[in-house]
Amino acid sequence: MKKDEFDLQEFLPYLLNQAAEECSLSFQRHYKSRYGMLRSEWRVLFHLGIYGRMTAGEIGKTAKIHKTKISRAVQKLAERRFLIRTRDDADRRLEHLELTAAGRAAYDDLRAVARDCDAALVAQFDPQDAAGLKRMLARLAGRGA
Amino acid sequence: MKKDEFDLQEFLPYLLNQAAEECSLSFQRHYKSRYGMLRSEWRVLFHLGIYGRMTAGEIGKTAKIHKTKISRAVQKLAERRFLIRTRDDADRRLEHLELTAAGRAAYDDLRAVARDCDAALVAQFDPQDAAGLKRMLARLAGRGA
DNA sequence: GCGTAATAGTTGTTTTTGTAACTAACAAGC
DNA sequence: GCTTGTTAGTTACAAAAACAACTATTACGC
Repeated sequence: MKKDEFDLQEFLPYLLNQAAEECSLSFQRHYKSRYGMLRSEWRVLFHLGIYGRMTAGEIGKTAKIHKTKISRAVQKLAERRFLIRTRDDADRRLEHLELTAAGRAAYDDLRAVARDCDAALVAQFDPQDAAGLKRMLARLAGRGA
Repeated sequence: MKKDEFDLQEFLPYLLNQAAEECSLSFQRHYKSRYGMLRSEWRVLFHLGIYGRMTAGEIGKTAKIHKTKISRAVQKLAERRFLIRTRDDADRRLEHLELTAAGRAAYDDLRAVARDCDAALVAQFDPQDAAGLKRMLARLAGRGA
């Protein structure tokens, strides 16, 4: 295998994908095995856990998840009684979503796992480097300068 | 929207995914619109372009792509006459893959695009920071210390 | 008010992916 | 050489994602 011309390992989109995939694994194992959740499901759960009552649209905009994914994630979470949906009286198109006690328990549980995963990943670097990494990633993700 | 308890924006797997998705877009537009390719397809193309003759297994191991994805990517690339497959005489399970002239032309084209995309992304940071970012990503991806 | 456009969310259909089972070829033990 | 195990790659089926079309409701122009 000769090596030539272009270094894939230096191509940022590729690097990001490889790193993202690898780093997702540890957390994925937990939300998958404990709750049978999908990525979009834990994300919705976390948004409601963190921000409280939100509509599907708000979650979609914040998390950049497509509305069909949200719709199906909400459906599943509602079936499992992790959240309740209530129509807005003023604008009856809107549906407010809120975690139930069971939903909050799942969130609390997974939040702790997420903290551990993050800590384990970050521990590979100097605190300063890790902070820089996150800052740069946030910027690449399109948030903040 | 109150903010509380856990900062999703600081959760590395989440950040990585958001950044990866965002950064993939610019390149994706090109390989999708010009060649109708999928992610696994351009990756196989690039591996053959960079390393020359390889087997499906070698590509899979290097790029961490599952063998079924590779199998399908190779099939599509072969249909479009971007690569040719030849059986190994010594071990007839193995199939050597190699780009055709058309395949190399596509690779050359996309390689230039990739360079531009990478340059545009990297330009947001100090060269030193960018180098540090790539080093850390490579490590998170599981390559190198 | 009425017709048109926009928004929130859902549903249906098609692609793409993931998992597991499969074929074919080689390798090793005996 | 014949079973058993392993490896390369494909195929079949199930799960998930992407995309487009849809319903219901609100907003706007006039």
